[in-house]
Amino acid sequence: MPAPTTAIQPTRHEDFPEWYQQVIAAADLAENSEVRGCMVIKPWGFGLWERMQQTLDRMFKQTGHENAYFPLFIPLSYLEKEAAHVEGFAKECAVVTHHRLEAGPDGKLMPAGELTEPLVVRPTSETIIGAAYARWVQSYRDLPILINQWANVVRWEMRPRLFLRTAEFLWQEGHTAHETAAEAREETERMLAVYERFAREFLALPVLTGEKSESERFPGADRTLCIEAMVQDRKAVQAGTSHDLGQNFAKAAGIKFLGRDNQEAFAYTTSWGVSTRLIGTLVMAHSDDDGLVLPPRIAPAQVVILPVTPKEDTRTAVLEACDRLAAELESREFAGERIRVRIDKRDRQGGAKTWEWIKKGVPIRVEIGPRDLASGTVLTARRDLAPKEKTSYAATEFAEKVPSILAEMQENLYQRALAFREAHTRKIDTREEFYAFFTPARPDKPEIHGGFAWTHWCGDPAVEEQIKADLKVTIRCLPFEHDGPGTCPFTGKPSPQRVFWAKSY
RNA sequence: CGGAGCGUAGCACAGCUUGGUAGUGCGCCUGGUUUGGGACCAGGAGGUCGCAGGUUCAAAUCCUGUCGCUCCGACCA
Repeated sequence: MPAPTTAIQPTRHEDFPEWYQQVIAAADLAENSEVRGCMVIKPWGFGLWERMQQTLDRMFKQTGHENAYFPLFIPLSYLEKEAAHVEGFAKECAVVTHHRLEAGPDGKLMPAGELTEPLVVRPTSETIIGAAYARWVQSYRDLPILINQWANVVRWEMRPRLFLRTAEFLWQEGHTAHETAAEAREETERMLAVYERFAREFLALPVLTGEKSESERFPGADRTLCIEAMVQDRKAVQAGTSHDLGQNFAKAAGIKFLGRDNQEAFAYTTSWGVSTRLIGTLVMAHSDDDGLVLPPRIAPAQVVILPVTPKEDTRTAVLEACDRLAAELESREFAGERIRVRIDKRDRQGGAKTWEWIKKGVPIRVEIGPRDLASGTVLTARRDLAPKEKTSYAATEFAEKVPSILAEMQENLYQRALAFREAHTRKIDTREEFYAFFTPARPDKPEIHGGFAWTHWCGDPAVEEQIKADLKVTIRCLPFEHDGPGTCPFTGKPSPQRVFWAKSY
């Protein structure tokens, strides 16, 4: 079989959705399971999630939050308490109705022992956490409550996609309760800023920050803030959300307290979350036609050392040199953390191992063989350069340089993603240009097209609805930063600000 | 829930039109030769052809039903 020109086929340009799935398979991140919509997250994929968890968890603690854990099952009646919330989630709930299995007449197991009240597998935990907070809060002195939980949730999605939309997914959900509306608002904005910083500094992802329009708002929220990323097919991914729930859930759950004025009042609550969808976003944003590309700060391993052991008599010496280099690197820091190193000692063909690590997206590869032992050098390669492009360093010099190489790669990835987004973001002021921007040249097999349109909008939901029906384009957010009022090109009415429109996942 | 396609070895697929011993490539195992640009040679293991019924001397192949998956829609903080 002739060696393919790229490790991943098809390429991004040939078939983006298929490329995405191939990258996940080639990088060994995850696979579909026997249960539709559910995925098995493999060690390399889970390693990414662990890195995200560790980092975000630290940031949550720094902003005053603690972790706790609430039940997987929610009494059906809880979900009914908030009207908009039911409507938003009712169509995608897994429901538990029985608690036992019995052998039927044909010997097959049948559900038995019907529950008096069906239980919903949490699609999100506002209601059950709200019920707990209602028990915990009596006085303004009990506030604020600042809690986060790391959990799995289930939403029975019609069309799942690995990481981006799965029936079960892992996430964190922060739930806070406050004395005043202003505090809740501040909390919502503070956590969105945490997400923005995490995306930028760790995932090398530039994200838009802003507010959702009413039609895209979280069911039951007064205000939904979001970060939105652009990925390489120019679509938008909602990468994180932060909701100001006002008093809606407090009233539904009965979170009330006696205030400083000796009056009973309802608390103001917020919720905010990011999920394993971030992994899908990361893949779609940075990877190339040779597989995954990982920003160093989130990579489970930042350097992989590949021993080259062609001859038995030098094998031990080579492996020892690899151990020494690993120890040397691990004693150094990049971005405030010890450098993460792996040595791949598996009994496999060298070229095959190299390509495996390219596909897994490890930032730096190092080969050490007998020739290096003789000359005191190492042969290195970077994931952001061509696979064959290799640089030889003196071993000691290399170890010193690794932190700056990683820093440079991290920055390059961010700048590349930012340049990509800017190249595909357009200020549009006419309906014609807007429609042309989002219409592919080949409707039968649409090429990668469009991007973010920065366009005025009068605020009428009917306009959103029409555009969604015509083009499958929605408002991604009303950005915090904008250039002031103007005219809506769809209605001719005044518009308070430009908003971002895009096709989305 | 509608439209299209697909279910054959761990993976990717051929074989089906015209019924007749279950195939190919990759991967896996063993031995040898190799190894800094995805190795090569030889031998080997691995299958209730999604499931159920029907036609037939004989079904992966034809017929009926059924289940599942993928893609496109509908749906989706």
